[in-house]
Amino acid sequence: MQKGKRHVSLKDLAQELGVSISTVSRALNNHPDISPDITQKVKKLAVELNYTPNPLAMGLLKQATRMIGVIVPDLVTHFYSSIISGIEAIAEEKGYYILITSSGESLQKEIKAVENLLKTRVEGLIVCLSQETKTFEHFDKLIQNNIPLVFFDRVCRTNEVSTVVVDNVQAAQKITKHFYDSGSRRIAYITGPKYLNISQERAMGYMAGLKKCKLKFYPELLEKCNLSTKDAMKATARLLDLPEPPDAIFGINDTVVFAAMKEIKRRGLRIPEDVALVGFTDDFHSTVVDPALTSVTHPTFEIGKEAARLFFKSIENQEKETEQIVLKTKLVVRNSSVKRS
Amino acid sequence: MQKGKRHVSLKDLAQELGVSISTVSRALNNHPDISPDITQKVKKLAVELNYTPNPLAMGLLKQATRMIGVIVPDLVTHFYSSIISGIEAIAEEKGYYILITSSGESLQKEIKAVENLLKTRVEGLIVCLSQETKTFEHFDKLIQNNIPLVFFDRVCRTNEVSTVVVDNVQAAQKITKHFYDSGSRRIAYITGPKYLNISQERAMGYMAGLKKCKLKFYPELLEKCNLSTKDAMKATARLLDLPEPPDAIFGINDTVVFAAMKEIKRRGLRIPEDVALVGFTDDFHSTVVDPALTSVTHPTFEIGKEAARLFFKSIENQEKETEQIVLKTKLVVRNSSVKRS
DNA sequence: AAGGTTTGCGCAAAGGTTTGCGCAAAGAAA
DNA sequence: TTTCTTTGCGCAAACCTTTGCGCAAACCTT
Repeated sequence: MQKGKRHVSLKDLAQELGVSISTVSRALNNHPDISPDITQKVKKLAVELNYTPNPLAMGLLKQATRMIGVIVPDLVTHFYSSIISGIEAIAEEKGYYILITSSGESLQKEIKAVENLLKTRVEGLIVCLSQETKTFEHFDKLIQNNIPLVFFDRVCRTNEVSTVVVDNVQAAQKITKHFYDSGSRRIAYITGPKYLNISQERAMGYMAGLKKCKLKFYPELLEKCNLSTKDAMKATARLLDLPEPPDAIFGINDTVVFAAMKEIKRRGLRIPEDVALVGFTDDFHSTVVDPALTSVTHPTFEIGKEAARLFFKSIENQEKETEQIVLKTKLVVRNSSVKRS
Repeated sequence: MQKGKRHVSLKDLAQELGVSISTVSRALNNHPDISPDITQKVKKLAVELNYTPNPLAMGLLKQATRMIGVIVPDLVTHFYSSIISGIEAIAEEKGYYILITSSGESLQKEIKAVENLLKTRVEGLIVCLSQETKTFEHFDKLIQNNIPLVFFDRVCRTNEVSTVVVDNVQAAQKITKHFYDSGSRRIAYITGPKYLNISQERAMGYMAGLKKCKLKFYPELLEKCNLSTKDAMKATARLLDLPEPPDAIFGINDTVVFAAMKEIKRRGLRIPEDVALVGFTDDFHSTVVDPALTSVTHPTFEIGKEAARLFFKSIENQEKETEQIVLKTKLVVRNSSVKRS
């Protein structure tokens, strides 16, 4: 072994033991052709010299890098970072590494991210679409070449690609019914970009919930925004400026709901007495605000874990079989939604 | 090119053009030995066939993987995820990829993370220590082998390793003085594990601030907790149970401050009239709570960027020179700290 | 025309690991 | 003793890219 060399190679072990490189390799891999005596000596020396195989060499030969590319709309939102935690947990169990890239909610950046990650020879991708993503050709290369691909939360091509989502229809329906049961009668929903699966499904759940409670659907109570705090505050303002403003609002994600909360408070309105509020928000952030937010929580860690499991299923199972996993959300009632009767 | 092969190689280009592999390589790298005619043909075909060089082969040959290992105490805290964003931004500019691992605030997991990342042949590490980390031998291999290593926020070995931190002394001193100027007289500080540099430095700043305001230091007003919500609530309870409770509290990080806020509210005390509050918290989370939190914000994105810049400096500059970057924090006064006079 | 220089390529080695195949030695069977 | 089978290794090729060196052809100079 050369002085100053950072890593021990098979060659170093072979030279020290006076055997060939292939013998060392076979011994470390418990090959039956190698005697127990040589095997034991090789393994002992490998431990002493702290040998670790070079993944670059193995990846080059076997065309398998043990790396997964993960693309999320942004890195700083708790929702995504806790999903990544779940992905990482399963990847680590399988001896894989994840390469994380953020699309910054931009289609162009997402396209670039896909390209760059393929360049690194990741074995596949786990992706949540950006809010701008309406076209999906950038995933064609993966689909055509049978490169493992899994979408989570915001998904597309569900007939060709495995996905993990929550039951958005049911969640929005539950919220709407909870509002009704808690005394609200003019229920508004602030949705996101209309081509996102989650926007559509939550709108469907909202309307199903209205129907179930025998409430009429008013189009002006279904507002849209682009998932930024600023735009969400504007959407809330439009709702509160209506001749007959809503007495309950739920929003598509936590950024939107916190923005709505700010606008409601800014106007001196009381939550929930004047306007009840529910959000899709994690437990920590729901309890940090005042009043504590009634929220629908995603099992984010589970989403990440299931996405990773689907990924490994795709690797271990060369068939083009796809699977759609739908996880349940949970409505946790706190202080923001129940009006005093 | 073989059917079903996912990536085009130099060999494929060479065969199609009837030249050698080395000619293709040289043409793509604008080598003067290759004629402009051949160079143009090679480049054109490379674009047509979407050739991308195999980073595994290059990494194997040049012993440079273009990958940086990043270890953070956890992935879901906004502080870390936004620092990672800054690291990623600079890495991307340099054509590098980051491999992120979380230590889960555990020394054992941190040790494992260092090992695992070195196994992948990352070119170096950018690390924030876990709260359990009191011993640093697991970084010796990097230091001895001149493998690039940068610490941020929670740091150690500052004579041997480059670091990026904020001016913790000055920040805590500023908070203490701000409390005094805003009407508070019994100022408490909830610190973290005492061997962390940030715990020590913020305690020093707290005491320097007391001295500056001619306030006496009371040991019972310097509480300690272990950075979990539960423990922080207990620490707050101990402070509020004192015969003479504090009329102002600041905490080591946002988890601690949010927990303190919860405990204060739980007791029906008013913020800031009964107990003023200041935290080390980002802008978004400070404005989401009620009352909006006076906070010291870290320039997290900048921390990430500077850490990455130090990393690349270490790569480009083989000297064992280290550098300590100290960034300024900013005290943003909102509604949680100023008592009515 | 002969000798020297420049140009423009191809061969082969290097990095590290895995694995098919061949070979020699040892052991077993006829 | 001879032949067959098994054991336990080493050689070399494969994966992909880069780069030193050599060689042949073309061009320039004497």
